[in-house]
Amino acid sequence: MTSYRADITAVARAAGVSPATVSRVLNHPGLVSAPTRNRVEAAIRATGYIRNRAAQSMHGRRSATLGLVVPTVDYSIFAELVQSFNDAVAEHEFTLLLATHGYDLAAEYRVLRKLYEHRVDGIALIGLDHDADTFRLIASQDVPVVAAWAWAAESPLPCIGADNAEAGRVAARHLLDLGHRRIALVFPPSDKNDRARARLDAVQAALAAAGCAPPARWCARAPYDTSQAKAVCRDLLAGRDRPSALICGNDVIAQGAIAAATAQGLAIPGALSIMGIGDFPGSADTVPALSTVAIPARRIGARAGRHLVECLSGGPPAGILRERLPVELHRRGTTAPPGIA
Amino acid sequence: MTSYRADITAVARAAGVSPATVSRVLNHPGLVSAPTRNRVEAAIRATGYIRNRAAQSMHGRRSATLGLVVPTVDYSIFAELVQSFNDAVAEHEFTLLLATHGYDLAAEYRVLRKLYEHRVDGIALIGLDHDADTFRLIASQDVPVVAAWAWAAESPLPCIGADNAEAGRVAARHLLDLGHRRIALVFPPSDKNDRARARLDAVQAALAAAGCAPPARWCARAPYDTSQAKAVCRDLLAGRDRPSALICGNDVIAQGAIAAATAQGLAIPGALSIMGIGDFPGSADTVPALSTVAIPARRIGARAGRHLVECLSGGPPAGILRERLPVELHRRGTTAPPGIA
DNA sequence: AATAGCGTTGCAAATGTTTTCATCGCGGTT
DNA sequence: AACCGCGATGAAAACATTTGCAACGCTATT
Repeated sequence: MTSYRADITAVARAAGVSPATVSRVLNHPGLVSAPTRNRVEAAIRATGYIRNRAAQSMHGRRSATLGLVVPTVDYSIFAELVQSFNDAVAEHEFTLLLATHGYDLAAEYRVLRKLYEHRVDGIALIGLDHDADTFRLIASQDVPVVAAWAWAAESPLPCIGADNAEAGRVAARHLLDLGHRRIALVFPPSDKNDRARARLDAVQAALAAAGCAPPARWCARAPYDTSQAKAVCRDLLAGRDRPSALICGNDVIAQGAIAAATAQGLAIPGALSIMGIGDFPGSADTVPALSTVAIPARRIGARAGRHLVECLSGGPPAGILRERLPVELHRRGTTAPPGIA
Repeated sequence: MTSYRADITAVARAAGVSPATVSRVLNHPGLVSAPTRNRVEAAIRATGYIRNRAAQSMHGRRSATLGLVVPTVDYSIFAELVQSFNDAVAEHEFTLLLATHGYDLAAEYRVLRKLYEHRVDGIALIGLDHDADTFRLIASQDVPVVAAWAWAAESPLPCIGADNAEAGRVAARHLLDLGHRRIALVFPPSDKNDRARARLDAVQAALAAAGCAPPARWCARAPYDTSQAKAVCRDLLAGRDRPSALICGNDVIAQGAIAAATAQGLAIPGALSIMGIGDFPGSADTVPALSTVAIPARRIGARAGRHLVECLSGGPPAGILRERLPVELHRRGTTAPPGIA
């Protein structure tokens, strides 16, 4: 009842044993006889003892935390990944140390340092673009790390994710196959976002190969924010020289595009086809349902979590892991052949 | 370059000072003279030293972590709260220890214990319903805590949030004011979710007071999942005896309702009005835009973070804080007077 | 000239736990 | 009867850091 916080020696005193025995009950219960174990467990309950992971981790023991660094948890972009990563590692008694950097790679370095200060046992971060400082820090630390979300054949870090270039190609191909030639692009600033850059480059390459590279005025920039994307798309769709289809950097932008088109009285997909990338939760169930290229966020998160857990249980990090999870085209209600309005 | 991890004594050796001085440079730079400070800082960089928060926190010093316990980070329900909470505390050098329990209050107790094992400096959790064990644990720990999201006049824990009953009343009132009398409800199971329960009870009370308590077949249960909600709503709207309006437990369910109604060819809001609660990101920009009662998630998260930070800087916890943030009706495109189809 | 006071630094104790090593008692072997 | 091995437990060192206390070399005061 007192506000004094019991430590291991208090428990030991209460149970009439040594602190070592209490420690053993907690960590190697097999080493201590049943009667004393019961006595100790009773003492733990009676004193309200809660073990101190900080003191534990001072012995080179695990801190039982894993760091997860994402650009943002806003919107549902990374929500599924965070959740599935968490579920995967929580099973193994790990707790998540979560940090965000808002797409600022210098901030990413700082939060990463903080995670190392807390002696996380492993680290997952998003994507392959990072500061040189960040790479150096990771290399110096000897803590398992995995870059989730994106995949690249020559990634310097172990990576588990989708091939964003392919996602872009699939999106472009879909619209081209439907017969579109007047295709506009709405993507986020991609200088520090390898995922967006890979998608955009691939889309442009595919369109150029098909002989319909979009003019500059059809290459718009919008952040990952539905309302702002809506405003950008309104401008894009305002003129009379209008594209017949839009490829959006992700589903959040695509929702903004749908809103803008509807507000302008453009029928979807009759007068305008819209293509997202990501397949975020809800995208299948909006009206009209969004055509998109699915990035398997849940599988990526779960797989990344599992990978770290494996590394930490002496799993085989033979060579650096690079795992590509497939993207998948979902034809839904926002795409159709052009000009059937 | 070696994989040896420098500790404070290595830095001290490199700088030609004692470990105590290094510690002082890090924690009380004012106490050490400029020349030695520079020498030490150079040594820190040279050795790649990263301080060890675990060892630090053993001295009763802060762990610089705050625990945040949410039901889930899936969907965008709590995403804004997590993000704004994080932003608020990151400014003060705190890192987030995130745990989820999937609306299982026994699991909540377990993750809370884990957070205490890590010696978090403060804890935020969602809502006011918790196991008796959880309340006991919190009371015994002498760590500042705040219940975010929901507000209640007699909350045993400090709370910062919205009055969910009022949110329910506002939603019901809006539809009643529009002239609806045939109103159906789609809510999640509310036995362990005080927010949903408060909303549902208030809605039912308001409808009963207006003489149009919904029959049991119009009180549907759906989890917070658009697809599943869609299925539930399809059944609800299938019969010929159809409500003229729907109140949904939150916006995720409402999106499912919109999808179900559209799939059945019901015009919104002509043939069916739909009301959400929450105002999640994107709700304003779907088509049609969702009428909803906004819960100020960002403000709640930021305020909760700020409150903990204040408690930890000797702020004034004079009496237990109970702060109510206002809900707000957003009339948008999914509600209209009945029967104008 | 002796000393008081001050700023800077080092020493060593303390923090809570794990783990190695040693001890102890006990049943079974030779 | 002496001994060996074994299971269970305790004593103490180790982990990386912080901090109270003491000591040191100065300057300024009496």
